[in-house]
Amino acid sequence: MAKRDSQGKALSDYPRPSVAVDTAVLTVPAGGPLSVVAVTGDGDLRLPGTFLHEGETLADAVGRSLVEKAGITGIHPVQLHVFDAPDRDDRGWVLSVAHLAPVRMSQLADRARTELVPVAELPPMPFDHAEIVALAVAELRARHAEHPDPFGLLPEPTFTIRELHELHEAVAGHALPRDTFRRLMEPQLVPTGSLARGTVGKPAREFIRGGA
Amino acid sequence: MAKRDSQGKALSDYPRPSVAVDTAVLTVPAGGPLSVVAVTGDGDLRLPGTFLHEGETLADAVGRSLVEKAGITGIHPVQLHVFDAPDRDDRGWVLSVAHLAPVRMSQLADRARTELVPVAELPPMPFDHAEIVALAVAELRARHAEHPDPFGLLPEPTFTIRELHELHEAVAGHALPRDTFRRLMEPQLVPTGSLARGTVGKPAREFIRGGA
DNA sequence: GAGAATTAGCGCAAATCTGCGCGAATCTCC
DNA sequence: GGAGATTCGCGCAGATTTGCGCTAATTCTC
Repeated sequence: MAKRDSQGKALSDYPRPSVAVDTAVLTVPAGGPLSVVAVTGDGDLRLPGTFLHEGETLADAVGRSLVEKAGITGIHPVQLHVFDAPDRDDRGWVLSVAHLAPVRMSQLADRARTELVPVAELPPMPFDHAEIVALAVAELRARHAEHPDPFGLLPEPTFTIRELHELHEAVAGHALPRDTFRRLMEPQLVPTGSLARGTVGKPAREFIRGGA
Repeated sequence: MAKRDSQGKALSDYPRPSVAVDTAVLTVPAGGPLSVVAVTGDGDLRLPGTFLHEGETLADAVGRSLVEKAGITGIHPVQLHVFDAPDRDDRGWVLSVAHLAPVRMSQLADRARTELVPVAELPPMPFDHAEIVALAVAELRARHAEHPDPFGLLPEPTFTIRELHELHEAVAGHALPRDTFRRLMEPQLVPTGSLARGTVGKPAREFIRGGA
């Protein structure tokens, strides 16, 4: 039995918006550019989304929408912004909570249902989806600015500085000075004691994340 | 007439949460510490808040709640985060969109209804209000890190580097090296051509915000 | 096996940033 | 008017960061 206010009304007696989630799923293909996962909607490419169900957190709804619409599992969404223009959706009063969900390529199990679009080459998208992508890219870049692989996007738990550097360059969308990068990141890494094998050139040390 | 889906249902036929706004109103009293505006609730100090009304944006709701509960006008809220735990409010299913609203002291017209609490001395607060304050403080500090007076908190449109420095130190909650600060901020300021008068010591140049 | 190509690690010099302290410019008091 | 206190602006030297290029260590090719 829901509590009632001074006028005998429960919360559900008042007008309330529907709450949707829309997610910019960002990934870095091996050797490729930072890309966003798009799904096909009404003849266009758009971000996966859904409505929040009773008893769910927003992250639960994001997870459900990604499993259902894109076959993506194991995500850890980050809230970006609430889009709240009262007239943004012609079906009625809808708020959309925009999210970022960074994923490894290996988490994209069902590639037939999704399209990988480089964020630098975004096609027209409905609603405020282009803006959501921009917010997501900015957030991903901000988090990569100071810390090594903050979302665990590298394919393996151990990696070389070069591999880390390449990931961060793909995220940034431009070259990063290698020495400055190494000096910033290395103190935040733990050497495994092993060297990379089978690569051309001097074998590089391997690391995992962690450290001072 | 609201649009209907494949099952003949309108959006309002589905369960929907109530959406609330809670606001950390932050200000810097002259010569004082960074402080948050609290209002009296059920025998405690809490942040001002309200429910989103139909046809409103979240910022509209923030503005309404601050006028009604704290007599504060002219605010420009910044969204921080959506608190979405399904059981966070015993009245029913409520999402709360937390906001930051920086204000000048002069905007606090009705001081009888509000309490100014230094953010470093926060009392126990209900719900997630302490966390909202922490998020707001972090956001305010992040925005002050690189740009001069980003929210226009200084009492006057023209100011000296010293005045700006003092504001930024109050926001940061600790001393900031004066030369590094001046070298970072000054290129972002436009000199008015005037010097401060009536102060002890060499008269300082006055500036407004703007510039490369 | 030898040589070429490629890459990693890092010391060093150049570039940039930071803090200090000095002279300049005011206000206050005697 | 002068002395003392205070503050501002900034040049300079010390501290820190950055980029270069060298040697070391591998793979690839003939």
